[in-house]
Amino acid sequence: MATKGERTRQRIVDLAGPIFNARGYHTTTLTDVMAATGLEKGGIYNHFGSKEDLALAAYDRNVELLGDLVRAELAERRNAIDRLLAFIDAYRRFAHDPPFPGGCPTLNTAVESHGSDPRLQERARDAMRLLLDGTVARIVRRGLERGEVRPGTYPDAVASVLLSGIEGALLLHQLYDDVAHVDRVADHLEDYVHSLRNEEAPG
Amino acid sequence: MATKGERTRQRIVDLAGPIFNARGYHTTTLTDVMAATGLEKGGIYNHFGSKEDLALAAYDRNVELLGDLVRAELAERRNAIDRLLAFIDAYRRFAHDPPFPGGCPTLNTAVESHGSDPRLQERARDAMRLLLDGTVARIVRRGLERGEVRPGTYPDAVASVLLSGIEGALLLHQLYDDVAHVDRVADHLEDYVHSLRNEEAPG
Amino acid sequence: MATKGERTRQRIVDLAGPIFNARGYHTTTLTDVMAATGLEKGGIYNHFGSKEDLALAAYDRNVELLGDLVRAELAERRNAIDRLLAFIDAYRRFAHDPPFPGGCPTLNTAVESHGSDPRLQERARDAMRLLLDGTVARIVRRGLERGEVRPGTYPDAVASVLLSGIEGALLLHQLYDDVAHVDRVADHLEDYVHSLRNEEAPG
Amino acid sequence: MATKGERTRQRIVDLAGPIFNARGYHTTTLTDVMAATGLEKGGIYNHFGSKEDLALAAYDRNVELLGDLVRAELAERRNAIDRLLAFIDAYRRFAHDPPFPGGCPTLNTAVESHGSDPRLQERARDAMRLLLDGTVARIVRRGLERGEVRPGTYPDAVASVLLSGIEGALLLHQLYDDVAHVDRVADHLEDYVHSLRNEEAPG
DNA sequence: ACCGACGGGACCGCCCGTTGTT
DNA sequence: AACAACGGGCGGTCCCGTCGGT
Repeated sequence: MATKGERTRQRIVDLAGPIFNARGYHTTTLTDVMAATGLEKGGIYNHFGSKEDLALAAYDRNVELLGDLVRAELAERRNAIDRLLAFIDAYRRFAHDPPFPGGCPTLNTAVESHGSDPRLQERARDAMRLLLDGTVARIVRRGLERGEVRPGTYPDAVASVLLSGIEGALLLHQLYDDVAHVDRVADHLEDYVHSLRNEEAPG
Repeated sequence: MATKGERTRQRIVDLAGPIFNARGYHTTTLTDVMAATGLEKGGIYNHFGSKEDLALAAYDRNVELLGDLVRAELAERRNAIDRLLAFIDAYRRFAHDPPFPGGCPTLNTAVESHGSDPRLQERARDAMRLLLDGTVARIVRRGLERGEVRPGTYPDAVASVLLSGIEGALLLHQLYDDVAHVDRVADHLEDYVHSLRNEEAPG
Repeated sequence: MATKGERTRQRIVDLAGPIFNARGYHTTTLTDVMAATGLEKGGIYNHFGSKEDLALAAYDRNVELLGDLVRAELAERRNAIDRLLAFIDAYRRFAHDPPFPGGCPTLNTAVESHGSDPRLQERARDAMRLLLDGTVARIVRRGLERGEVRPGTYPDAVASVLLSGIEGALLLHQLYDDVAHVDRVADHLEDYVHSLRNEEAPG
Repeated sequence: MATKGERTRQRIVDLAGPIFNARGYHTTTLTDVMAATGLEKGGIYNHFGSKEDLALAAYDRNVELLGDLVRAELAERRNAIDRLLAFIDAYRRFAHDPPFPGGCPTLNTAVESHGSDPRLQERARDAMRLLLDGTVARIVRRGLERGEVRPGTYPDAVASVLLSGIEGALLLHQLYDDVAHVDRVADHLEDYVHSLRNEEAPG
């Protein structure tokens, strides 16, 4: 079982995650985190060496929660096309029933840390790379190998299209507090994914 | 001829615009603007009542510059499909040869001001609304009227799809400093737009 | 006739006087005076070398206006007792129908400039000295000479009592926006002055 | 025993009180308080949320010190006339041997905060009201009930007269650095108070 | 004589981080 | 492990005053 310190650390991360995501790194102050956790500054700095460290942990936690959604949808789908559709659906669900406020943490972190905070920027790059290459392109590649995806399809292109559409839609959702954008884009991307199916697939 | 104050104000905006866009609102300090303009604080505050006012003016200027690109592409294209393709191409060019550093100002402003700066947020909403409804959806609506666009096409859906894809692609471009994402997404969106052409068109 | 510059200067003083008196020296900003006069900073500094100079002129003007009230009351009163009563009545009227807002300028200036602005402090001292010694004590002295005032009366004591009472009453008036304090104190001081009459006076 | 923070806070107040009273609210800067206390800004803002909060605490402390003088004089005097004389004497002593420099804090605060700082103004009103109504008028009222004070005496009038005289005298004392004004006015007010004695008093 | 623009400085407020203490 | 107190610095704002132009 986790020691008391580890549990406290986890509690801080869980409470700080939504705050950082909703208000942004610069806008969020340690006082906010102190108020949310009920801890004093010393109690927080006992677990994190700096505000940035805390923000990194909070970001990681948010990415993990979002990843849980994706993994849950992908589970038990074996066909590449089905997995891509499930991927899209995961974000549709994320928009409709978000596990934390503030929209997509990677979108937020990528934009706000751009040109000012290398470590957060790197974290956002890693998370996005996992989705682009480690998830979508990987699914397409395996789909090509298995003949589920139409030959000639470019895995990287599919990844760029899906994630650009999704992130852009989440931006509009965040900007207007209107899920319609996400639904329209998800519909479109589903059509796009259907068009990737290999019709010559073996029985 | 413009008065000296107006020229100075314009110079401040021109110099502050790239800074705010590249480093973000919170990260950018008045000292940065002072260094870039060579003015003292008093000289800047003579033209802007607050840092926020300056940021608003800088954002507006950036949006105007980006809008110039779009308008230049749209000019003299009358057919709806052509206009939508030109719209996409404007952003492709924006990514390849940006008039200022830091990526899409509306993306940046929308994200960073979210939940912290209502006025900047509103500006971003307005700018995006102009693109969504005032540009893309409007083109589609007129294309439907003229029979250039396939009946049954939803103007708002096209707007959501195009702008989500574009903004998402600009995000990836910004995150990895790799234009490939923009090109792939632009290619995809062009296919999508082609698919909207009314094949039953007269003549 | 006064030159244009002199008229402008007078206009500035007339408009600045009430502002300085009502809001205080430190609280009043040149921007306030600019707004009230419609002039720009250059137009003001053309007539005054500094904010302090302007405040001095404004204070002098206010003192002059208050002095007009006193002189008007004293005029044509020859008997010392009558003149002292008139003096008290002048302040009663000042409280009931003030020529400018903010209460007694000497009270305000004396307090606010204490320990921070020697020139304003000196001006307040001069103005008060004129009232103490140049007016009240002087009246008493002449009244003693003429046998109108009871022998043994100390002119300086009368001056201290009258002006302390008056200024203190004006303070309470200003603090609670209630003239009752002034009326009560004026009544009391009138009794006091009556008690100074030389009952053994000739014919 | 008081915690360290409370002792530091008290030390700040004790050191800031004389500064604020002697130089005024606007003229006193946090740097002054830093220099006097040896603390950095962070150390001060740990105990006070703003300069105004600190000034309020400092004012309260000064009022308390002055109140101690008054209470010490009033103690063990039961007769109303004696208590009023003691009240006057307290201020005479305050002028001769002030517990802090700068004169009467309520006078200073009332004047300087007038029209610019509502909270300080309110504090001054409260403090003065305690003296007017809670002390002087109250003593008179009880004196009337006990037959110590001449029937027909107006408690509020006595309060206005005493406090106006005292505050006005303190003003002159402050303006000329001359206690004579206070002594003369105190003498006069003592005569006045004596005249309020009920000569028909029983036994 | 007045305007407009700019310099230059100072002040408050805030916020991150550290240290001693319990 | 957590608290409480404090350091130290910076950023935005504001304001007075000057100077060139008109």
